[in-house]
Amino acid sequence: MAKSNRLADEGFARFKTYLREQRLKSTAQRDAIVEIFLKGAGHVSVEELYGAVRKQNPRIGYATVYRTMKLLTECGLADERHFRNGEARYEIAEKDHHDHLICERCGKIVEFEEDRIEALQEETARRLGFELRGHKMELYGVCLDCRRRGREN
Amino acid sequence: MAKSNRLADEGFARFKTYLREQRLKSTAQRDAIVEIFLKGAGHVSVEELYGAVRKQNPRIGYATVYRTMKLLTECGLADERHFRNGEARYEIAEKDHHDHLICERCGKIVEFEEDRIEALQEETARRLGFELRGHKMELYGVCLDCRRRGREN
DNA sequence: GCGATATTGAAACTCATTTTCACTTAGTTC
DNA sequence: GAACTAAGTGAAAATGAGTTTCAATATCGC
Ligand SMILES: [Mn+2]
Ligand SMILES: [Mn+2]
Ligand SMILES: [Zn+2]
Ligand SMILES: [Zn+2]
Repeated sequence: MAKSNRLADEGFARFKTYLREQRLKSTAQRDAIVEIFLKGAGHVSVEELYGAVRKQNPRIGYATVYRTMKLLTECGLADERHFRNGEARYEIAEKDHHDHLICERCGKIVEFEEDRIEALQEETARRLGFELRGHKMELYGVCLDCRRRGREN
Repeated sequence: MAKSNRLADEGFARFKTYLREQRLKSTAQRDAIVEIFLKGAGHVSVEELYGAVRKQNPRIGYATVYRTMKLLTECGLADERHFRNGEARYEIAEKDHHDHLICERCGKIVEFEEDRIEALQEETARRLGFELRGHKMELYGVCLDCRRRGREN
């Protein structure tokens, strides 16, 4: 009986609507996965999601989690990201566009928006004759906590 | 009997030196792969490299190409990149740092340097308490040729 | 040349993700 | 509410990039 929050509820409703529109079926599995995803902290991997979902319903299969996250991505509720490690990570697609700063030591992910960079990316693409459609920008470094921790050792 | 160029020759010599230093062996396979890589156009995949190498020596195995590219990367002669499609692509690591602008239609890859963006990335990381170690930035769009071609159709 | 050590190619294996398929369900129709 | 049917499910097999294993082969220092 997780406490419900407005964003998760809205997302859930949107998902249900999407299913109806596409004549797809509402199932207990999909509900469980989507609910857990929407209430979670973001940047979650399929494996993590699978682990969480299994606690509620241990019979759900890996393939269903993959299929459901694909659905969520298609309907615009989730964004799929790929950082430096192969597996996909998903976040709720509510927010404005943002990029990521990732700690190479502890894996912490910090989000940021920097309009001046976005503007320069536009300018750069135009200068080279391109019509810009999207970009991928990840900054990698060491966070304050990890630098402190390093010093103490 | 490919025409030799200075950069490729220098790279080749550096590779040979590296092998000697590490007490690794010089083999015909390594020579063939490295030579073809160094003379190539850059942003090459293992598959493409393998195809080219096979024309010279059809008995070379995939694993050897992978192993050799790993060696080249370790010794600082090649840079491994990962664009939007899974497989690794390699380029000669001679040049200054640069980022990439990629056409979503034809796959063309254009390199660019933009110090103003680099500076803002530094600034952003610092503002968030990080010591910046690296970044990944790729711009995706449609190139001039493809836009023209699109109009004609 | 000898011998220790590294390298090779083929095939087996990983890891994340997708596909297949027999079976079970949800949503509709009477 | 039973019957129908298209969609969904889980398990297992398949995929694709890349790595590892291993027996056979080649290189390098003497
Ligand atoms: Mn994010
Ligand atoms: Mn490049
Ligand atoms: Zn950290
Ligand atoms: Zn193009």
